[in-house]
Amino acid sequence: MDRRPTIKDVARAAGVSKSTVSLVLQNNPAVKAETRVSVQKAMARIGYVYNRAAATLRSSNTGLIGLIINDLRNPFFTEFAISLQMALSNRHYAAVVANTDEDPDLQLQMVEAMIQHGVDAFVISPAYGREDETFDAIARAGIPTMQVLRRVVDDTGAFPFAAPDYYAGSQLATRHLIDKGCRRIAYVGGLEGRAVTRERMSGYLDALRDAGIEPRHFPGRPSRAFGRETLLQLRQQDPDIDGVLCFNDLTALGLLAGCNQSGLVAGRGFRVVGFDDIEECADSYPGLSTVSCDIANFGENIASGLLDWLTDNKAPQPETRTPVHLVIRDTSK
Amino acid sequence: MDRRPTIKDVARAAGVSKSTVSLVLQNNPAVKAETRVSVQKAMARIGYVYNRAAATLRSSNTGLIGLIINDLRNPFFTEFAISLQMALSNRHYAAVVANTDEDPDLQLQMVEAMIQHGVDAFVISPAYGREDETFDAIARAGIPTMQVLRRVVDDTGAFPFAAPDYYAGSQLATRHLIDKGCRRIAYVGGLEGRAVTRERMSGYLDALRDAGIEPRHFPGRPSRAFGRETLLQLRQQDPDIDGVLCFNDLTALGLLAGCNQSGLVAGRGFRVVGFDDIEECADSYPGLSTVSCDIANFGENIASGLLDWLTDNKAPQPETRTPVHLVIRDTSK
DNA sequence: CTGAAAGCGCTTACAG
DNA sequence: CTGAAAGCGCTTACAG
Repeated sequence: MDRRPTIKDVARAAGVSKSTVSLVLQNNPAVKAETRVSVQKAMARIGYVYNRAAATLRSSNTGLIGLIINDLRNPFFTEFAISLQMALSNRHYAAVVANTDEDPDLQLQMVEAMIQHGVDAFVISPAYGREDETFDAIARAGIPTMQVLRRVVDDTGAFPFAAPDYYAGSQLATRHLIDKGCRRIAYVGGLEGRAVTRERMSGYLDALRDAGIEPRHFPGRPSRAFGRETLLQLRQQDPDIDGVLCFNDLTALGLLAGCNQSGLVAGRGFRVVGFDDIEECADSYPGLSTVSCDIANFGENIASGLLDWLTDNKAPQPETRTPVHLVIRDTSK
Repeated sequence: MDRRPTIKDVARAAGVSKSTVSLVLQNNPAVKAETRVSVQKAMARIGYVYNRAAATLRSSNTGLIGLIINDLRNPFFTEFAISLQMALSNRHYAAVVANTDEDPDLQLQMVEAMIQHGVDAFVISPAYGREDETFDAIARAGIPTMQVLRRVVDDTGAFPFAAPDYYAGSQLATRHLIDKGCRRIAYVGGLEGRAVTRERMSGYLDALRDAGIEPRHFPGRPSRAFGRETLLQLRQQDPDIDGVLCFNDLTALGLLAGCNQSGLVAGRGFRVVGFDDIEECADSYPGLSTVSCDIANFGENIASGLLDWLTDNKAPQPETRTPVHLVIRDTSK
């Protein structure tokens, strides 16, 4: 047999009509149990494989979800993508995944490609830039879409937004540092001018204001390398700093590498708190205190909210903020 | 307009036949330039979006590549998947990605789902278990498939295999440790009984045999946590060990965390070499010596080899071993 | 170089 | 509960 069997072949083998086979495929209760079984046996016997593309054409539902992520190399996003993908797969959806590397041109290109593939929905952690073009293309195609982790378009009615509560997290972490006795607290990381930086900093700024402490920001790329460089620079230029809140864990872990390098043990006179709670925080030495976004759980919730949207046709609320909590480890004991 | 425009609408708008529109879509040179332009203008004007599912039905080519990975949380695999996906996207293919978490049941399920979606090819870094069922299902569907990073089925004629040269890598690293004066060299990590462990160890064993040194294996999960525990245990039970080759970088980085914890600086009396060269090796302190598999490059090569296979119908060679090289950093100076 | 017709493998009313 | 027919939006020979 060179040609893959179709429902027609199944119908012939089972002695029923094509329609009946189709109904069996859809688990339609109208089909008598006995018929169903005999059809299923015929499928197994001749090695039938369901062809979704054909089904799509008639019913327009591909079972494909487009997942577009700005930086998949960051374990925070990786974990989000994986938990989302695995939850989707549990509900019989497949994820078409693309990393945009923060490149808006690439992002637009990938969105357009996925529209052609007929994805049923998008989950997008967007790059900054060409926001309107990207989301207009999606709007024209009429595809349900959630923006997650970053909000880049304001129409959250059309594009519901979900993210961890960055404000609360950074406030919590800053108050914790203050409680521990820190009085010169820096904020390290986050690129200047980006909304996500402002947001992740906002709770820090408020907490410092409440305590009458001057903020100090050392902006930079969300990377280990930047964290490490900054630590060395701080030791030189601002040796009085006794507490640091980082933009994310990658930055904080880089900072810890810098501490190890300069023989400084974070946790006593010098406290460090990260943000995200990626897996490594528990395995580093010293263990990194951080704000947990419960990202695996977040991914699963996005999956189920999205699929409910597709099923019931009721969109998630325009804005969802998920709770965060402080995880205290060695670096801020 | 509630219905999405089809080639029929384009044809009407451009005053040509459906067939001509289809030919324009395929960039068929038979169409006069003038006609082509007018058709393209019509498409833009009415907001036409190509429907791949429909095209698939007739031409059976979805432009979808199934990418199935045993552990996407490990940055080594993440980097592989990302570089592969981005290379595919450059050539107008989209990646359907799934993480199996080393679960053969999940793997089989995801393979079956992707077959239904009509992926044109698979790239699979397989979990161990249910190998025959998995690959038989693929064989029945007649889908070109490469096994990468691990070989789990022997028929590399049907399922070409590609991986970095683990043997050469571990031999290189071990000789390097010996050259540096290490005489009691342990191998840390890798689960017992797995082919990939045997392979990643083989060069170590040979190099030690050549030098007349006894091997010592501390098997365990490829994780930071295991590396860290092992370091602490080594200090207690085998303080004479002066060199360690790790199964992978994650294990080695965990070992370094253990060093930091116990006040040991890797690099002098105690040398450590990892395997994979994930990004973090350059940013850790001390910098981790390791065997680079050039994994981003590897991912791109797999992409191009695979797409050539689809285009020219000539499969890659049954077995490809890509070169590795030693990267010497602080931990084995 | 362009058009009319058939067909890819399903689903969807509709009739019985 | 099951069957015959039409149709989803393309591509593919084929005719001209």
